[in-house]
Amino acid sequence: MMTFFDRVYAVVRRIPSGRVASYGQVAALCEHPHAARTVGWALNGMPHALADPAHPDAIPWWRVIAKTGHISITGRDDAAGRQRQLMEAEGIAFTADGRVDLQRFRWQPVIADWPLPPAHE
DNA sequence: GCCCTGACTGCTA
DNA sequence: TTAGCAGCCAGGG
Repeated sequence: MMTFFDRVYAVVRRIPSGRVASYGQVAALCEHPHAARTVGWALNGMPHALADPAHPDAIPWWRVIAKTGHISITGRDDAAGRQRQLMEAEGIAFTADGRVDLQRFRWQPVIADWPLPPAHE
């Protein structure tokens, strides 16, 4: 059964390095435009191993930010700081007020070759 | 099966 | 322009 979470992970995995997507964008690609919060929750609950950038099948959760361009992690430790580091390492620049310029770095998926699995199953 | 939570959004004041 | 607030959806208790 392909759960909503699985779909979220599938979408996030397609975000290329050096690009970012908003929670709402990911939700929309999962065919649930209003489930942005659920996307955040899905990322929060993903398998620990897949959250590690060093993992071969890691889910690039750090490429997902709020629509306004700011990092909205509320997790314990300095998750937000790590997210910023990971993004900067990929060449994503931050503005003076600590936000990402979505005009420049927003991921624009090519729907034509969108291999997202079907909604049901 | 109901109620609560959450890494969001868009609208209103 | 900034701050609040209600709506949104899926999973866990």
